[in-house]
Amino acid sequence: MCQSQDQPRTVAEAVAVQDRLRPLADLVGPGPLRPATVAGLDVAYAESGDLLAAAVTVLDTATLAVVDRAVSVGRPAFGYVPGLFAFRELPALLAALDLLTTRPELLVCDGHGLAHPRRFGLACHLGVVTGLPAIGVGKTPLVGQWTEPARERGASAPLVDRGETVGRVLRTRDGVKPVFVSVGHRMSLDNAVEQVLALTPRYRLPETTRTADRLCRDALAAAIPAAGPGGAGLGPGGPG
DNA sequence: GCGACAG
DNA sequence: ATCTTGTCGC
Repeated sequence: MCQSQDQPRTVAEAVAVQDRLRPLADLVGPGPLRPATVAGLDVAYAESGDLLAAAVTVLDTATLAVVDRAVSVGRPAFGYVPGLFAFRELPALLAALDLLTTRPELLVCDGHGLAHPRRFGLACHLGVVTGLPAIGVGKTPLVGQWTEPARERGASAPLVDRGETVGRVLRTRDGVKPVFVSVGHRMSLDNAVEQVLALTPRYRLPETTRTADRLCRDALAAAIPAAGPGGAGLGPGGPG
């Protein structure tokens, strides 16, 4: 109910929020965490750009089966500005998290955590706001330099930005483009990498991200008034 | 000053 | 993010 307090309307306000929350992020955690359940979060956008669907899926880490899920449809809460990405998706993601009937032990975010220009990416933000351990898994870099990891799954290289190690470039599949793992909240980088490998037994991206991606895409399609070729989009029993 | 820039 | 044809591989 007080979350609007942290929903800035300008770039300057957004940066101020990040500067205020950044000290609250725990970039180490108490020790190795082996979560029983892990949540994946993702958002899909309508091409019109004024509608989005956020999804959260909770997986059992032992079986990778989905044990809980929730979606929230809404509008982007902020323009797309690299570095301020969280303000765009956070409200919808938090709304979806509130709809879960279980409490996941770790959040796996589609984007970066520490590997951010001000060291406070989406994963840090979500972690601090929810109080849950969180990590970021990005498909492309936002900041930093690295050397190409070996070809084999499990190979990695430090992601370094302005002299600081802010994440790890991790190969999750043999010979496939690596992902960018960074700490969000209450978990170490080594622990985060370990979790990502446990979530990628078959594909490049974590199963959490994949299931959440499918869910938000489906939710978005269901939320858009159908207007496809061959029909007026009124569904069964339409104009007839 | 110029380019780069998570989703 | 979203829009896209074809192509390679299991």
